[in-house]
Amino acid sequence: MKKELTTIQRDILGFLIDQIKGKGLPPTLAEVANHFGYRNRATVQQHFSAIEKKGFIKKNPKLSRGIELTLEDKFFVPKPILGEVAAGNPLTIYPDAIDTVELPTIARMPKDSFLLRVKGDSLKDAYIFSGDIVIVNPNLEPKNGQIVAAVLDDAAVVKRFYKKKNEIELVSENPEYKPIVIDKKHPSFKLVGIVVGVYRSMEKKKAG
Amino acid sequence: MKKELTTIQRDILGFLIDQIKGKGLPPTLAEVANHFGYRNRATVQQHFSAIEKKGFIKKNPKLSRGIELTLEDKFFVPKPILGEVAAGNPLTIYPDAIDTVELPTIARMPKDSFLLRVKGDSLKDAYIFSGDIVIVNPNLEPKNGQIVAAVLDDAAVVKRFYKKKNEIELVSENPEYKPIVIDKKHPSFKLVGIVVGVYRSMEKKKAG
DNA sequence: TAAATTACCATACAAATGTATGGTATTTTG
DNA sequence: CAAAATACCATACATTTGTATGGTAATTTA
Repeated sequence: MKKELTTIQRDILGFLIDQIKGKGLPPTLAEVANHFGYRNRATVQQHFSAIEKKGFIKKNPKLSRGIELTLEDKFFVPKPILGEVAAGNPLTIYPDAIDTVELPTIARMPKDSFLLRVKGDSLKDAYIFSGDIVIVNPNLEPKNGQIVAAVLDDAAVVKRFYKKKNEIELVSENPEYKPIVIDKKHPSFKLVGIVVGVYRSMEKKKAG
Repeated sequence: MKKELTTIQRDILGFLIDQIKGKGLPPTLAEVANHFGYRNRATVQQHFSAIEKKGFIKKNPKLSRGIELTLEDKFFVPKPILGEVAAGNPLTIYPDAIDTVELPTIARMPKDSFLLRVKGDSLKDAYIFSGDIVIVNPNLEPKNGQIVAAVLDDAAVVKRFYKKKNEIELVSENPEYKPIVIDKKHPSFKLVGIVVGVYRSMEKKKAG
């Protein structure tokens, strides 16, 4: 039922999507006109009308920036979960996101920070369970006893942090897993950040 | 050095977040004013200025709907905690907020939902522990087996919900606590809402 | 070939929007 | 206590914004 867009209409729709995804705000007619070098807004207005007629967008009359996408993936900028972590058996961090949480567009996090989904029960004595999302803040210095996320040999772990003389000890809550001791000069060890919070949605979505 | 928001400022920030989450669009001054019953936009304008001064938002001058959340940096939104709940020994709900928690923006807080701090271990088999914050959505109909918050004789409980013929059963996860059975006509029973999420801050703050 | 669509232009206008300024009353803070 | 902050009000104003209308030219479609 959807008619095809012309080249220009597709370009404009593309700009629309970029703006919504990037800025989180749909552009005004003037902003679009300015971007494409149009001398007036009416041109954009007519393009939007044409695009709407073809079913790709919806105009909310009289509403500033009231252009909605009729496409599927619009309003949520899905936030990538970078990997899954466990304390006992470190899991590989995947180069790309393995999943996403439904993160509203506003919840843009610092570029370095990220979310990890916990797998396994090795943190259960810290009341963190399989399926929980841990929030990692990379901008904090860890103190002894805090739960940190770290990358060790291309794998991620979440454990309690203890700084000693010449080594760092990462301890699981669960006594079944033995502490990991890292020499401070260990090349492939990198402290990622501190786990500042745990979030768990009760919405039905299998915990992995 | 973080300055705290006033109650009204927090409400306005909350509305802002709700709008962005829900509509995908920040509101205009007029829309905020209308929502809160203000007769003019200047009031909202001044509130936004105050909130900006405290670092929670950024105003993009002259830009319509140009209010950005600075929560990338803050990461957390202060939310009032309305009371404390336990499954075993119900605690009183306080008329006003007893505390606030800095809730991560990933934690989806539906409109009108509120927070309760859990006390006691009666929910530990549902992986909810003393000190955890539960997010309660009052706008959903409970289904059997879901964890709900309810008020019974001026006290609040958080338990699993089971609807039966002429009665409602509220069951603790912890078998030490016996189920509460309420006749449907029980006058002082009121279902408050469904627990849609759990959040726990790892920041040093005693868990109760 | 005639008609429709596309792709711009220009101008006009009411309403919406952000902003500025000044005022009053209450509450909080030093 | 005095000063500052808070929480509104009202009015005014320049822009911005969406919309409407009419026009020109090229291209596509029937």
